[in-house]
Amino acid sequence: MSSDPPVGYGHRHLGIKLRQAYETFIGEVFDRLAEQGFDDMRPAHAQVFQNLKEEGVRLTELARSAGIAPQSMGALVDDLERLGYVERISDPHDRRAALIRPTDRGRAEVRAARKVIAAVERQWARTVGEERLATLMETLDELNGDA
Amino acid sequence: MSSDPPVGYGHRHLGIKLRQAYETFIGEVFDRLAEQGFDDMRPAHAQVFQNLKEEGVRLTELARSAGIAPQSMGALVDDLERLGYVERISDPHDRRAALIRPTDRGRAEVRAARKVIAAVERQWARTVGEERLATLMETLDELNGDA
DNA sequence: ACCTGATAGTCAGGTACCCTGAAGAACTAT
DNA sequence: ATAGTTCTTCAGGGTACCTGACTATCAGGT
Repeated sequence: MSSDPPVGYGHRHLGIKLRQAYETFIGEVFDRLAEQGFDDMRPAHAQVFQNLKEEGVRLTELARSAGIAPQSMGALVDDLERLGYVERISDPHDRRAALIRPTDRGRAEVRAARKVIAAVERQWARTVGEERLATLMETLDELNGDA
Repeated sequence: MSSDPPVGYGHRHLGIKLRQAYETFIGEVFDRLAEQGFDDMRPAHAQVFQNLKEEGVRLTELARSAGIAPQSMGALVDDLERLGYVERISDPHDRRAALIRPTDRGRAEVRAARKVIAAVERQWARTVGEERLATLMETLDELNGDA
């Protein structure tokens, strides 16, 4: 009377495990940031801050660093500018270009995000052990070619 | 003369590492499947097969298993039906419901996918060592609460 | 038999996050 | 000057999800 076995791929493979862990991590980070008042940023916006510099960075440079099209980065910067996290100033050396710079609020978000990320990493270290988490990150670096 | 440091989050955190590894894995799997003639399926469609059974499964049940809305699962099944991977038969016990079943092509895709996933996992095991990959998967299970 | 409430699935519309193509303006090199 | 390249934006498209509203059917109680 047992039903047929799943036709499916059977076991939960590495891809699924990686994706689930990623979504849990990001979810936790953005939940905590939202609690601290940064509830208007979405994960994609983090890509803007990832390579932002105090002195200002061009849109095309941000796009190249993040590995997305300049048009996509432009939309993210539009959002963050509207939300008051970054500002555009025109590049004095190139009138085609604008430099993207963080505002005070942007700098505050980055400080908060750094703390939150570190806190979630510490929480995970408590869950699986500090050594295992370190090994996890090293292994991922190797697989990602960032060794 | 050094430029200002990045305002950004600084180091590449665990979330980024997990996402990169996930995308590399899925990319590799779907590249190989495409080489074997399964070039018309996208990653999202795999969610349909994940919990499919030979005897047929209801749309709502597939959606619940995959953790997505029934409407979203419906669209994925529409695609796979049009592409000849699954068929809908009406449930003899409930005229509201249809049962989703794999076709021969669907079963062939699942067999191919299982082999491809195993092959990519073996390739990654060679890269970082069998033990480290096993540890990686165990650690991810623990973090995901699948321990 | 009737009504009520729950369930299965679909239709319509919307959001997030990416893409390509095309175009205007400004820079660079000949 | 002209030609080619670069910076950015506009317009449009695709994937992968969502919620709300609707129809048809089922299951239970009166």
